[in-house]
Amino acid sequence: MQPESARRSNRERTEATRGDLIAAATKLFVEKGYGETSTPEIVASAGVTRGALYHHFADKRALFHAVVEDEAAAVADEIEKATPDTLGAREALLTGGLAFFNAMAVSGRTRLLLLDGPAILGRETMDRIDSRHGTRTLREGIAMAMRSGAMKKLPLEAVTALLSAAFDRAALAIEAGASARDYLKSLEALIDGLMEGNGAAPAGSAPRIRGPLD
Amino acid sequence: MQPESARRSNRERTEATRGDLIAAATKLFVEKGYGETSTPEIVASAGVTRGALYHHFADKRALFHAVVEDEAAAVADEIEKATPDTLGAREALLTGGLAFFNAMAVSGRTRLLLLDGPAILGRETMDRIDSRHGTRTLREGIAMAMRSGAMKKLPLEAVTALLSAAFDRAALAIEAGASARDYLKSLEALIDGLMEGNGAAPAGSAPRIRGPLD
DNA sequence: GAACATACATACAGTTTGCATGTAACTCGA
DNA sequence: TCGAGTTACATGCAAACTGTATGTATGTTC
Repeated sequence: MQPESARRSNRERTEATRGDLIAAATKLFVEKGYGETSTPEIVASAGVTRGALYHHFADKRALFHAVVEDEAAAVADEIEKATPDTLGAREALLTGGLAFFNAMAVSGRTRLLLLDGPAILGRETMDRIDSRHGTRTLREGIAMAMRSGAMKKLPLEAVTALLSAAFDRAALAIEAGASARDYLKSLEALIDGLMEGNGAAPAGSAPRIRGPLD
Repeated sequence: MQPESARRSNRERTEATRGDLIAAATKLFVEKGYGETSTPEIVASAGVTRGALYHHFADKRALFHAVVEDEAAAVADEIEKATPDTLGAREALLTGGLAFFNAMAVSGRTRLLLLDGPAILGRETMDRIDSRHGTRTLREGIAMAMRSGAMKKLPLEAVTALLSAAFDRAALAIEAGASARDYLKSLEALIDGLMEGNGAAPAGSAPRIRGPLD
């Protein structure tokens, strides 16, 4: 009989090591932030050496990039799972927003994705990552709403970015202790304002979205 | 006769050194970002030694904090100067927004105030800084609009934060090369949507704001 | 003008990053 | 199946950086 660790194909080794590295890095980046996390710490937590890290990733930033990519995908997944296709544009936006808050409530994710991410990787890189994941659904929803005439016709990229930014800031504020209800209500108003023919709808007249925050 | 450099009161020395340090740091932080700027570089550019830096500031972050504070104040000043008191709420918001974009167009300011700032100092600290400067005017404008009945009544802090975030993201996008007109138009729509009784106003019916972007 | 505080400069210790070098394990064609 | 070549690491090293401790000159105060 051979020890478990021996006799592994290169593919398996790479996959396992990369996975360990990313998992350890994710935990530490989320807990302490990018700047306060050192590569010796990461590799110690992953049970490998810095040689392995620099073999698989060009530098610390590349590892961070991989972590952000994964977390962004995870958040997008959670949102998609929580947002049934049967909803109208407005409801999809709000339900998705709530799912976004829940996904971001995993402690430290806001720091990773909304603070360190843009600072370390740059806004453009973050936009590219987001547009493959989280923002994609958002943009599609907005596009659909505009085509169907439910929403005012505006520059798609700009509106998507602006709403995305608003949701991001809300997530940050909520984690910092602000009233989730206040932010939800304001986001609702922001979105309603973009809807065609919303007139002066009384604040309470819009169908409420039910969620864990109620 | 004595050389210019001698015979200076402590107050003068401190003021001069702190000023040189902040000026040099501002230039470098704006050009290369916080992480890529080293303290040896800063002090070399300021013509002092690291001893002076660590005498006046607790650490690199404290210096960064001072720089951010100053730049935020400068931006707020430019906005205030460009926004006459005679404007109505909606126009004040849009004119101020345009002034904000112009102030942020100073290359690298977006990085300093919108990327590195939140990452290094945290959102809460940035919020405190902003609320003393840039956001203050914004919040007051919104509050006035709400009180006068021009704008829907919503949680003030939340709406302020959300709109502020939207403006921030727009500044970032514009610097990255996006169409300023698209973002302006979308922001206009976002704001109009918050106004009471805006109904289904045709896209072009709102008074245009004239600015350097036209 | 002596005691004290302030404003620095210099020296040092501990970390951290990225790379270069060494070695064991895997892959693959003959 | 076996050796050449590649991949996956571990280890060692050099440079840079941060923060602090220590030393010194210059103002300040009584």
